[in-house]
Amino acid sequence: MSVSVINYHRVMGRWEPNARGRLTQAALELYVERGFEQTTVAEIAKLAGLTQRTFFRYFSDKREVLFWGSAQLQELLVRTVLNAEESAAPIIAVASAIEAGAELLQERRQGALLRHRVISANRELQERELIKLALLGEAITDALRQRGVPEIAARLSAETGITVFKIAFERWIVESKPREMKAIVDELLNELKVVTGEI
Amino acid sequence: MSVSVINYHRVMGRWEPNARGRLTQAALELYVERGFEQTTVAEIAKLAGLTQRTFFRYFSDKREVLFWGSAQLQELLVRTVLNAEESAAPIIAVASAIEAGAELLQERRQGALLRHRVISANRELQERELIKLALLGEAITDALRQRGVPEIAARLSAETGITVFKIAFERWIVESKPREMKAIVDELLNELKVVTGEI
DNA sequence: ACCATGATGTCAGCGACTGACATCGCTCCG
DNA sequence: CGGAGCGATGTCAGTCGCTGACATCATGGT
Repeated sequence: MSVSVINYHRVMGRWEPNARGRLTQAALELYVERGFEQTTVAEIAKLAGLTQRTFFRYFSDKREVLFWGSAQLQELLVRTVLNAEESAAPIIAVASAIEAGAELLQERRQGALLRHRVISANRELQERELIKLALLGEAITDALRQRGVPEIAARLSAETGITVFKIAFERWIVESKPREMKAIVDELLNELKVVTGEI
Repeated sequence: MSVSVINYHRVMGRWEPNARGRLTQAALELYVERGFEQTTVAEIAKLAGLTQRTFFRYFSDKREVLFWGSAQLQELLVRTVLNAEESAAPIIAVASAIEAGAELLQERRQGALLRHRVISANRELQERELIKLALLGEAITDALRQRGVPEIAARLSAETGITVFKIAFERWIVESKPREMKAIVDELLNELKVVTGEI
């Protein structure tokens, strides 16, 4: 039984700072310890020194607390696509974005691991993860369109990129002695070229 | 205001046949008329001449009633992959499966259209759709492995195929004068080859 | 000191979902 | 033919996610 990093509920007044951060950390702790389903929102809020009602003011639902970072990831990928060399083919722009995302996750391996463990133990959370990835795909499609890429190519490049990102992440998490995630991405891209070459 | 095709609740005894079918039809009707969120499970059950409790005996949750057919689709795609020519490259086996799936949907355009309209109006339903597609991808990956395809190629081929299937379906639904869905699939596969050729 | 404002708390309520137990109709066995 | 067994359905009570309405508390400016 791990000792809680936070223990605010005894000492905190109503206006302690960083309510969102406390809620996030409390939720992650409880989800890891007991699992997502076995944790109630009231418990999370109590551990963070707040009430259930306040939890729902910060997060639209019980799952969303685990996905707050995805906006940042999306912002990074979109920016990287937009900043790619003008001459770069769509799939190349997307590849560079994926690699940038891989680096971001690499810096937070510990958190990413915990988060992934929680998510992969629960179906509802997997659903949420998938829709976040789908939204990421739409955002990248938009970015490619802004680069003048035609609709179909944009959509296919973006969605294919998301697929590679997802598979790379899973393999990276699972590897006992982890390579750089970028290496995995490159391996997958090469294999993708081979596979689709058969069409 | 459309007239309900079903109106069992006045006349039906406890053991009328096809409870699952009645629930499915009642749910689709109400979801179309009022939207998913504005429909309660109790209302669905009542329209089908049953109780809420019975609804949850047939469907694990309120969303699942719209996804009962996905098992059949999955069965078809997996079978098609397994039956593909032994010499066919993985992506080719997957392509033939997608085209078989396209034909299946084609036969049910009306229902598919209704269903898609309901799903695209609601985020929770989109989440469920995405996880069903992900499971479909896993099933196809398995089928490819059984054909002796190495892990990475199997996964990439399957997931890429799912992407193509998803995009093809969306375009097919949206087109005012619909082509054969197979034609759309072929167009996307060609474009995919071009796009990934740049890697 | 006072007041506007934003963050938080309190309370009541709906609806999804579940477990436990009762009831109904059918089938089959004696 | 009657009752036992059984599967499908109903009933009831309860938990939890989530929301709207309103009260309350600190803080900054006047």
